[in-house]
Amino acid sequence: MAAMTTGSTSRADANRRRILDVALAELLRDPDASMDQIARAAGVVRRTVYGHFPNREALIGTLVDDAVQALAAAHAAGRAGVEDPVEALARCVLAVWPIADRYRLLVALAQRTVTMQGIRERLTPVRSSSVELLQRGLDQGGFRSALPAPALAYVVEQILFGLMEAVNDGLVPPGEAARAAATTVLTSAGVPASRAATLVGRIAE
Amino acid sequence: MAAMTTGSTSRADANRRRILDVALAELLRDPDASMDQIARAAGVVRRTVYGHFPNREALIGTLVDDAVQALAAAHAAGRAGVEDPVEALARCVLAVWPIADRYRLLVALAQRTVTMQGIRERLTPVRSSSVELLQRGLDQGGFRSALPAPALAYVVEQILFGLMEAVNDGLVPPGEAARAAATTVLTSAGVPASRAATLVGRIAE
DNA sequence: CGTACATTGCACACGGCTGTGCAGTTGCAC
DNA sequence: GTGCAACTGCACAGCCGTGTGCAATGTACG
Repeated sequence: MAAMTTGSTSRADANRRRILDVALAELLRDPDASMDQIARAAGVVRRTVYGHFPNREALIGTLVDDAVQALAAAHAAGRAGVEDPVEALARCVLAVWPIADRYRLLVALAQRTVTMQGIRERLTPVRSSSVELLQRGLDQGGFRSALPAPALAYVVEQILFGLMEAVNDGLVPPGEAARAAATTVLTSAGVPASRAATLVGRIAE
Repeated sequence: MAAMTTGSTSRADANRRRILDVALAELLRDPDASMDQIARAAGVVRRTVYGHFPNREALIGTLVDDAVQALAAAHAAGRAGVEDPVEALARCVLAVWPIADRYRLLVALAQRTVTMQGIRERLTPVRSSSVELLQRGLDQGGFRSALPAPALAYVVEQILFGLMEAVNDGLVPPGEAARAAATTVLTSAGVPASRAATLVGRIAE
């Protein structure tokens, strides 16, 4: 064991990657999954995991950093160069959807692990960006809601979680999920259902 | 200790009630709260809790049964004698909102505790009632959505969670929360925002 | 006051998870 | 094939949570 730090051996890299992938899936199922569960699911012994990550927190930390980065990138890409808040929100949802599992992991972990309250603050840039988008839409009349923009942002977030669960349970075909999510989010923000459907249909080529 | 089962002593009853109330709040904060956390929060020693409930599962089971009963009652009361699906959904949300914390507890526990998968099945009557309501609304045109009724039910559920969190974080005044929740739910089900607002305003006295 | 019961404050055994150490084995690479 | 790094298997200590037993203390009620 000892020195696994050289970082050019193919086997070690592949294992590390696989451990991270499996850990994401496993922690998604159960945010309190033990190191042993993760290790076995990755086809590896617990001791090996400790060869790649000094402790549980480090493993989760890596996962969190990757997720935050991927999420922020997708969200920013969705907004890029779009001035209309309605279309921007639709594009954001479509862009974020493919990596939504990572978002879900972040929130699940942020609720459980006390040490990880840093997640929320690392996530605030993305969230305040959403709030700003919603606020602009409310101001210029594209959106309509009984809620202030920050509360509406919570609702939008939860809608995505609800749809992830629906897809998980086979209630929505995975292929349609992204478009349905975008349409539903727009609708809940007060965009007329027909307009939301045509707009999303147009964007998603 | 031994016989605390006679059940007519005022002190014992008061303690039992307090333990249940505190346990609800504590498990809401952390679904994995230990017996010691619950006991101390109730101003009691751990050993005393085991005098009222044989084990952790029994305590949670009592909480679950009460919550299911309260929730089903509120939901049924909201639908009672209302034939229009849109108005019925609005009334359901308004009726369920005051006891929403119990609903939240159920779902939080159902996700964590493996032994408690019975929660989901004990909850299905309420859920299928919601689905039926949404389906009728979609059929007769009161609702409009990109989603099938079962998936829309998930979304409605999650919207309520999102708003509970928003209230918790001070983003929505508690007094307005119920009306805002009902309005938002109707909106996300495709009811035009203006119609949703006036309908909810009319129902809430 | 005295009785009956609730509550407390220890004690313990048991099990699970974490993080670490060390000897042995496997597999990739040169 | 030889060697080095990664992987394995086991053993260990420590911590935390559960559930139980028992003696002592508190408290209501006749």
